Amino acid sequence: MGRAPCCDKANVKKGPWSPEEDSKLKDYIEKYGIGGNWIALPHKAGLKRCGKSCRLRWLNYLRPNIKHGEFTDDEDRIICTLFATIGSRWSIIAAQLPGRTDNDIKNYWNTKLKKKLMVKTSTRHSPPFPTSHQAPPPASSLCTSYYTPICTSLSPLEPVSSFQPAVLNNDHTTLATNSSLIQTPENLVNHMMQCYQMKQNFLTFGSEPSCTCSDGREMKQEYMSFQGLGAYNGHGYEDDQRFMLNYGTSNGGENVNQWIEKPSGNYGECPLDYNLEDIKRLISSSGCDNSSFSLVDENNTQDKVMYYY
DNA sequence: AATTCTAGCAACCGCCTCTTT
DNA sequence: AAAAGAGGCGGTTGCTAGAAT
Repeated sequence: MGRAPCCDKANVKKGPWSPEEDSKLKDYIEKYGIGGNWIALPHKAGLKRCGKSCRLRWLNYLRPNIKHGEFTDDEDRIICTLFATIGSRWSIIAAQLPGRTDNDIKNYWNTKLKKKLMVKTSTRHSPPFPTSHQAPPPASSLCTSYYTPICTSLSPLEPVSSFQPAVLNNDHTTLATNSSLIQTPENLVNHMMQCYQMKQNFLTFGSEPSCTCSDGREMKQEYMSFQGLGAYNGHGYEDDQRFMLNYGTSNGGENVNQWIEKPSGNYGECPLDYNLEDIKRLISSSGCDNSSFSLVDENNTQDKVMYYY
């Protein structure tokens, strides 16, 4: 036995929206707001539509600041990176692209971007990058807040700020926010550089000074930053590069500033290229196996994602 | 000019999760 | 604690316009 339908299907109009319906819906919402109930809204607004249909029409088309038209290269990159990281979680991806809707991005991916990338990957030769097998550790299950990125365009050598160590852990357990549990800075840097590229852009979801833990406690934010010494030569970092690791707690706890040697390995080619192989695998494997790529904890206790690109 | 094919996109469907009762 | 209702999401469908034959 299925769930009862959300509306009387027989008396509900389906199909494309007319300009009159659009203006009725828009006028109503601008005047009265959504009112916390989409199901009741169409009746109040004088529309013979399902509440869900109204919601979709508003979110995808009528609401202010919707961006239509061509996607930029930057948007492409963000979509690719996030897709390789979290899979087809379009709403999360859309949250990182102001003005774009999940439906838009989904359509764009399915009709254009996916093909574009497949063409691109088919012309590539032996990528020298770490595969995703080495990559993304699960995110912390501590923070229940969902954050938006605080920065989207750091240069390769800019410090990474507001980094939350809790997302860094590599053994599928939560790295506690007590910095004493970060055993050594070297391990941390090694881990990070094995897991991610130290590259142009670093995005974190986390701009708040604190967040609420799953048990309700407020968690003091720890911070961490890297500063590279040396040059990014367009293909990777110069061999003698070092990084400044700075971490500590924002509430007066331990603070560390230390130069760390760059761990061995080749990191830092074009992030889009880096993800292409992963993306290609994702595309060719019917559907998205988030387990290989996700930074979102499997228990779905939060949607907190961290990524480089 | 007519027909067929294809790409793009808006909208729907059904499932899942969260909230309320 | 359980059930019901509502919102949200991702997958899919179907229509339309333009391109190709």
